[in-house]
Order: sequence, then structure tokens, then C-alpha cells
Amino acid sequence: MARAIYDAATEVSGSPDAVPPSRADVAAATGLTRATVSTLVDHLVAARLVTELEPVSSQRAGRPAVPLVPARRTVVGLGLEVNVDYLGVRALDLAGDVVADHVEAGTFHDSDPAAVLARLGLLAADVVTRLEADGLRVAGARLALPGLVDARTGELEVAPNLGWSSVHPVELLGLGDLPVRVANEAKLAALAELAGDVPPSFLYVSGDVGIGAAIVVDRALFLAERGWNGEVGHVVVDPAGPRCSCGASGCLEQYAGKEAILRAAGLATEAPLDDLVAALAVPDGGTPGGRARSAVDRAGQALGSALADFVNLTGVSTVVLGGVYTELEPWLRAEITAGLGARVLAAPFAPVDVRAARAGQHAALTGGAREVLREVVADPAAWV
Amino acid sequence: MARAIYDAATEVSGSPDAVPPSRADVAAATGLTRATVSTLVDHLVAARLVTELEPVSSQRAGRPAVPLVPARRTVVGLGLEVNVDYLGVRALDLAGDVVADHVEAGTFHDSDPAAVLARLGLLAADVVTRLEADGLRVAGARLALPGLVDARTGELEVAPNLGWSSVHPVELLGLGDLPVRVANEAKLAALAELAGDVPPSFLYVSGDVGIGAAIVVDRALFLAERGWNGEVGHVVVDPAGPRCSCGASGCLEQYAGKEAILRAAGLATEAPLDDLVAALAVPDGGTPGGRARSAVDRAGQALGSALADFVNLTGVSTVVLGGVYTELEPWLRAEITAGLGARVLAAPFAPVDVRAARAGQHAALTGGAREVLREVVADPAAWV
DNA sequence: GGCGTTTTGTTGTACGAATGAACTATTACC
DNA sequence: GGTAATAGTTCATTCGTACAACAAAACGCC
Repeated sequence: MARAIYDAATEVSGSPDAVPPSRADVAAATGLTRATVSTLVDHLVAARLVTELEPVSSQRAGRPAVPLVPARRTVVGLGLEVNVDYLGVRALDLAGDVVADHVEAGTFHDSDPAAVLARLGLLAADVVTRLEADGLRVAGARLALPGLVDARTGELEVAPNLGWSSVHPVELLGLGDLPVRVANEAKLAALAELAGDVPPSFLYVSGDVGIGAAIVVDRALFLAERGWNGEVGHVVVDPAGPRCSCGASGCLEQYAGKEAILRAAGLATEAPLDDLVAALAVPDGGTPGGRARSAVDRAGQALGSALADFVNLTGVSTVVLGGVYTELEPWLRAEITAGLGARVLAAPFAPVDVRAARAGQHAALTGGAREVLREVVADPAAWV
Repeated sequence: MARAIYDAATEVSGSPDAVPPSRADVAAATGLTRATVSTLVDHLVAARLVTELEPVSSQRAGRPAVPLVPARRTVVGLGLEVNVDYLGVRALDLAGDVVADHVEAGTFHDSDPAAVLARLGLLAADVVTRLEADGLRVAGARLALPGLVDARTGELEVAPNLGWSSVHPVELLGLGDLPVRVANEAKLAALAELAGDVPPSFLYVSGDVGIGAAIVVDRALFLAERGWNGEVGHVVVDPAGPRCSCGASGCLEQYAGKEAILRAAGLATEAPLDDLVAALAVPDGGTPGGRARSAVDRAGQALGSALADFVNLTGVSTVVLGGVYTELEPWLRAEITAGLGARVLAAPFAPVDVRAARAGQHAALTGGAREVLREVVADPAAWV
């Protein structure tokens, strides 16, 4: 199984300081014999999925090992995304390097899916052309959309913030025979965290206009049935609370949605997040800081309650805060942790770990590209 | 892979009217060649995991097929359980027949784990002895407990209704080298539903003193990390609601726990469920019926809200009602369905299916035994 | 009633993946 | 320079499965 080989070879390279594994290391890690690993690795090297570095003397007796690393600039995965205020394309190679990155600002609220996706398709086709001219092979693409995507068919049922519904995005991209699959934006953003030292299973919660989430189990997305999980934005926080756009009352979104926080902080709902952060940074007592802090405190309390439900129901005990929560994490952390500690039943035995996301801007592009490469790695036979 | 063979052979036999598959059917279903299937099936027959029936003329041209069915009374799995008011042992064979069943009533509230488990171990050992004397092989056992069981270590962290904590149950059973694993009672009960025509993925919610739940995905338990999921009893229904034993307020258990329902219905908390059902059956208007119905209505509303969170977060769109909810389903259904329809975001695209459990009494015993057999089937090599 | 057709199951050869043991390559250490 | 240690390769063998041909057992039609 070539997958095990590649996993072993790449997983180690996840921690940047670790020394790349040799054929012998891979054999030890997988339980296969050195003979088997050797022939498989030779195939991967021939297919340019793995690169051999110069042998380095290890200060120990014995023949020096040949370090194996994921190949750079040979095979790439493409991440695509349309979101409310931007669209973009990003290409990653097996080493995790960004080899192409093109993000365009825009306002796609109530936009025309055909026109927007055609534009994104052009950008993507341009990137593909340039990469292929450089001899790189594009394995496929993942399109991230902020809405309800059917994981089986790839159809977008509805994306409220884009004003789209019942869209088949793959056809509208017009990318010919490049294999493109579609997923929810928060779910792909969650996968971008796997590049860091996150635990193998975690909940990813992304605050924005809506609140998206993903469940990652053993480094893979949990997508039961159609992948419509993680709708934490409409978990009950208080049935006596404010009315929500979904028809119910007291949903998390009414306390911890981006617009709800900004409004409670006394800022315009379109205000940039930096304004809120600036207000929070004012030493306490000041009116702007006070109001912003109480807004974020309230959001933190609501998040603590809703995320406790999330953790209690899924049994996953790490929560990664993405989207606007990443930057607000210092101010949210205490309330969230308190809420989780009080309401998560298993907390006494497995305390919940809350942390900020680390994937950086437009994480869904990175996560989508990674996901494509993961498929290549899972079945390298097609590339050998 | 012998697993595919066996799956194909047994899955069909799930629907009782279907004709058992032949080697050729299995080949068609798995994509393997008839030659491969034939040799694998021969091994399974030799190991007495599969039985060949008499060929039956199919009214069509061609050689009559040899029907293949799971073997009866050759290999069995053992289900064990300690619950608040009973303990028991049940043995199932590959055909799903109960070949041994021994349930003892008792009151194990605040009991001594060593004594209770020793008693259960004796019962189990007795069953094993009798079965082995008849030439049956016991593949292993699953112990169901109403508490927080670590899926990796098998340690019981806490079982409030038994008054147990930090127990290593396997050792206390004293079953020698019989492989025993431990799981939460509701989770094993959920697996018993797989004997029927339930969809491959569903949420199982079992009402009792506490409220247990399980997430079944593609006919297997979802057990991320330590398997501590499905704690739906403490999902927030109303933060202004009654105080809960967990320290928080307005948990589902305070509305839909067995004792909460009985109390709200004006019955003693130890009253048998039949009393409640009798009160519900009184034509409406009567005081007893009225009070019981409003109690169950309230429970249904709370369940609708909490299960909507459960469905929104897990994305699984079938809910099976177990425990006391099974019998109350006719009275709960309307409120639950209404709550789910209103709060589940994906409901317009994938309506949530609510149904009563069908596994019968002491479902965890059946589910545990099935789980043992599933492992045998997953890796029959050890038995060939 | 014989013979072709159809479907089921078996036999025999071939091939790919992995093993295990022996072998080569390259270093450190005494 | 010899020996031990570690890395990687070569080769005969095993195992699972595929492919193709064949045998078995029914139907149906002339």
C-alpha cells in the first residue's frame, strides 16, 4: 500500500524541525519490510511524488540514510473559493508550498452564480495554464462555498449570503475535465489547520456573517450522509432570546454572529473587524472598550453554551476558533472555557482544549488544495 | 477480502423475505470474480461461518444456485449488561438467533461494582460453559454499562445511576481469556437496531433516568476520541429552566428525563411506565390524561429542540427513539417532528425521519452480541 | 428424447504485492 | 584495517486475485 508509505513520509515532515524519514524509517513506521518499502518508494520517486535528498551522515555507525521528502513543484492541488467579499484560487504542492495565489476582492451578496463562477473559472484556468507550462501537473480542485453543499452530488442547495440556491457549481466553472469537487467553506478551512500541530480530531468553528463549523476526526472531515453537519449557528442558546433569521429564537448567531457582535459593540454591521479589535484594546473603563468588551463577553458566553452542546454531542474535545473568532480569541477564551468547563460532562476526564486557528487568510483555499493532494497521496497509483 | 463476501451474504439476509445469495450473487455484488468468491466461500463454509442450503431450481435456465446463509449455532457473540434494575447475558449466533438469554432483576443503585460484576461474570461463565458443551464457539463479549466508558481503555469513568466511578469492569468480570470489551449501554442498544431495516446512519436516543444517545454512521458506531458523544441529556433547552444535577440549568433531562416526565404527569418517580401510558390512553379531558399528556407534550417540545441541535450538529437525519421513548413515541412524535421541522436547517432538503426503536427488551444485550459477531465477520481469517 | 442455451461453480495458469533471507553499500569505532 | 551497525537491494517464495477455459445442472425447443 503506497498510501502508508507516503503518509509516513509526509506526516513526519509536518513538524518542521524533524529530520525527513528514510526508507528504513518508513518500513519501521508501517510494519512493511524494507524490501517492500524500497520498491514502492522507487515508484513514488519515479512518479515525482517523493524526492530523495542527499544522504547525510547521522553521526552513528552504518550507511547514511537517504532522506525522503514530498516533491516540490511537481503535482499541485487547487483551492477555489467564492465568498461574500472575495473570490480566489490557490495552488499548493505536496510540500505545502503555495505555488500560485490569486484572490480578488468583490461584493458577491445577491450575485449571479453563473457570472461569478465563470469569472472564478477563468482565474483558475489561467493558473492551470501557467502551472502546466512550468511542467507541474494539476491533480484537481476543490471549490469552497459559504452554504449548504451536498457532499455526494456537489450541488449547492442554498447560500444565503450569496443569494444563491440550487446551483451546480462545477459546470458553471467550465474547467473542462479537471476534476472539481465542492464543499462548504468552513469545512475546507478546517482542513487547513492540519498543516499545523493540531490534534487529529477537532471541532472547527468559524465566525463570520453566519457561523460555520466542521468536525474533523482522525485528520479527515466527518461527512455523514450529505455532510450537512456543524450548523452550530442555530443551536439554542436561549429560547427567550432575539428572533433569528432562521425562524427560531435565541440561536447562537444572534449572540455570536459577526453582525450581532458588532451591533452590540455599538459599531456598524459593515465595520471592519479591526475597529472592534481597536475598541477592545482600549484599557478598560473607557466607554468604547466597555461596550465592545461586554459584546464579546456575551458572545463568549453564548459560544460557551453552544460549543458545550457541540462537544457533548460529538465527543470531540478540541475546539479551534476560526474566522473572526481567531482574532477575538484573546477576549473570547475565558468565557468560552468557563462555559465548556461547566457544561461539558466529560470535561473532568478530558478537559476541552480551545485554541485559535493558525492557517492564516483564506484558509478554505489552503484546505481545499490540501484535500486534493490528500487524494493523490491516498491513491498514488493513478500518478505512478 | 473475506469480509466483503460475508457482508454480501449476510446483508441480504437482513430482509427476511429475500432469497439467500449464491456464490455468483456475491461475485456480482462485490466485483470479485466467481473463482475468487468460490475459494473464499469454501473457506468460510469449512470454518462453519457460512452454511450451504440445498440448491433450489430457480425456474430459469442454468444450473441451480447454492444458497448461502450465515451458519446457525456455530459461533456466537455474548452481550452482557449491568443496568439500574437488572443485569443479564444474551448470546446470538451469526443468523441472529438468540441461543442463550438470562436476565436477572435487581436494584443496583449505589451498588458494589466488584460484587455485581462478579455475579454477572458467573452468569456469563455459566452460559459460555453450556454453549461450549454444545460445540459452539464463543467469539467474545461486550459489556454494556449506563455510564461514561472510555472506548479506548474500556474503563468506566462514572455511572451516576449505579454509583460507580473509576471501575475497570473487564477484570472484575473474571472471564479469563474471553475477549471482553466495554461500551455505553445506549450505544450498544443502538446497534441492535441494525438488525431491522433502519437506514445506515441514524441517531439513537434512549430515554431513561438519564438520556443516552448514540451516533451510528454507515452501520457503525461513531466513536471519535474516547466515544464520549451523544450526551444529549444536557443540551440546553432553556437556560432559565429548572436546575439540573449536572450543575447547569434547563438541560433536556429536566424536561424529558423519565423522572421529570413522571413527576410532571403527577406520578411517582418510581412508577412503572405502564402507569404513564395508561394515563395517556384516557380519552382527553380527563384530569389524569390531561396532566400526563401535557407532561409528554412538554417533553416532546424539549426533545424537538434538543434533537434539532443534535441533527444540525451531526448532519444525521434519522432519529430512532429508544428506551421509554419507544413506548411514548405515539404521543411524542408530533411535537418532536414539529420542533425538528422548524429548527433543522437542512430539513427543507432532507426531512428528518423520526421513528420508534424496534429491537425489543434489553436491546443493549442484543447490540453487544451483534457487535462481537460483526468483528468476527470483519476478520474471519482468525476463525478459518 | 437429444441437443443447444443458460447459469453456476471449479480448475489451472498468470500476475502483482508483499515476505524473508541473503547480499551489497557505507559509515563509525577500536 | 577489521568489525559492528545501519541502509538499501536482489531473489526465490507465498498469497490473493484475475482471467480463461471447463464441468455441472438446469430449461426449452424441435
